[in-house]
Amino acid sequence: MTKVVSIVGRGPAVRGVDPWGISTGRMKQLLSDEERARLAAIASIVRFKKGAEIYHEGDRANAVFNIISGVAKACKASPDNGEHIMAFLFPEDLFGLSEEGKYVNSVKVVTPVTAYQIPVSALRSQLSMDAGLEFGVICKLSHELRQAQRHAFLLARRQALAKLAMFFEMLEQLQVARGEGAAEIYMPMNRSDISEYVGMSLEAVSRAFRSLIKRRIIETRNRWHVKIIDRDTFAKLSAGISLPSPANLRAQSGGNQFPGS
Amino acid sequence: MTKVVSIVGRGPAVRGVDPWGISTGRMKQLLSDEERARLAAIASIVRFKKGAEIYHEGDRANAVFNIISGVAKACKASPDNGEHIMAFLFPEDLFGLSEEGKYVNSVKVVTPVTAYQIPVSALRSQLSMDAGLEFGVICKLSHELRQAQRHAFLLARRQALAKLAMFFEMLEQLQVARGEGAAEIYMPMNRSDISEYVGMSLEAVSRAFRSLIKRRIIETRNRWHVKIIDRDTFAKLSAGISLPSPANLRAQSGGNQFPGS
DNA sequence: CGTTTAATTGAGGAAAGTCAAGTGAAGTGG
DNA sequence: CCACTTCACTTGACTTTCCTCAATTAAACG
Repeated sequence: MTKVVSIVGRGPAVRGVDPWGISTGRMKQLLSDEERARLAAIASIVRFKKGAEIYHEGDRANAVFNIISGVAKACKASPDNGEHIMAFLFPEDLFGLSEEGKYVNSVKVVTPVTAYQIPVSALRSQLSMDAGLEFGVICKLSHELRQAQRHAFLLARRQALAKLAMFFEMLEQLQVARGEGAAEIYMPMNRSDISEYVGMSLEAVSRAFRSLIKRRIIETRNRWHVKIIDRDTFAKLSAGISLPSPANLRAQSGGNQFPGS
Repeated sequence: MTKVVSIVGRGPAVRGVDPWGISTGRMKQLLSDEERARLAAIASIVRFKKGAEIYHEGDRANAVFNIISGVAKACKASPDNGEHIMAFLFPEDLFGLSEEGKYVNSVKVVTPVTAYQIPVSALRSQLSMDAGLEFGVICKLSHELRQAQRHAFLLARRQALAKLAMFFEMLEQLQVARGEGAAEIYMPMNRSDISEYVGMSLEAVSRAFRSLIKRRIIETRNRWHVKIIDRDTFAKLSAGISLPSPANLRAQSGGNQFPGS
């Protein structure tokens, strides 16, 4: 696969969909080769190792970043539950938006990250000269807005299983959109990160995982890889239909639901 | 006050902040008079009465809207809890983004709405010709993205009182940003709408309201107007510090907390 | 191979959800 | 203008779910 190489070679890449287009469902590269080259000229490549903090909430926002490889998380300190994760950031994602010149959240590394760092001043002048670039940013922002709304929708769910199912669904969609195939869902983040993203306790996440496994809805190859093996039930779950209580679980594969009868 | 009149007269208005600017905290008009006039030329004015549905999730997205007056809500059907409200839409807000040519949510009227209706095709050609307009859209989208993230943050809260406090805070900030003053918070939506926005049951919202009133943190002039009378405690709440249990409530104003001693 | 970190499991309690009834306010028609 | 209907909100009793705390097991790392 030469995918990553080609991304690195050509300059910043931003994937998304035209919010007004009638198009394909598949996300596509929003910047032309020329635009990417121009951005590359004003960008530098930076590397962050696992656990590093790329920037902190409230820092002066001097640059925006475009991930080449690796995964990061955008988070905000929460008095309630330690830390709230607003989004996971994958290759070709953009981050570093600010409010009044200050970053609105912290970004921390989940998996070693390589990224383009683009100074805002240079980006701004580039933007004002290139309508296509501006349009690319519009598409990307719409996409992130919808993503944030989906996240809010997830958080409004009351059932742990439904939350987790929807979380998998989101990861899977992003993965497919990145063109990485959907046979298995890759989860670079740990249970704690997941719990902070879905708004439950770490223990509740663990129990929900186990419950899904016991019900044979998902399978885990290892900590970082899940596979959905019962699409139907999974779909019901993420659509909000609550499953029968765990009491019936032993009678699982077609067995008598009333063992006493 | 000639505010509303001036908005109506000049064409579509979009308020927000430059996501990279160092600016003032106050939102400002993002479009020039000229841009507004050009948009007005391609827009028509539409009116919707209370309870109407402006468009439905999944409809072909032929137009975007810009509210002149009134309040609407963007919502999505949720199997879990009837309906999920993603955002309340106020004057100068923009709505009608789509995915693959279809609206991603429904928009319903809360308070009679007057709005500009702008055909997407015309908007697109306008956008490609006007970098300033594109930049305005970028600013607005960033603003909405942050708003959606705040909403997600709210939904991740576990305590009903904290959720409600944060809800008031968001309403208040928007109100101030619109230049309407903050003496009292105006809530055009009913308790049910609030419950669907903050992700709790209607009853829980009602109880939280009562609790805040009993604790003398807020006062309600009527159904639609709240006033925060204990800013300190309110701030603690929305910062996530949980309040003493209601048992101590009678001993409220400096009384002995241990009546038995 | 031991140490550290991450994940799981259990028991008990608190918070919010649900169901059902009651109160109050707004709007309608006589 | 007032009785009446309706809708919105409130309150209570009970149940469910998840959170908290604490202990245990499993996996990564040097």
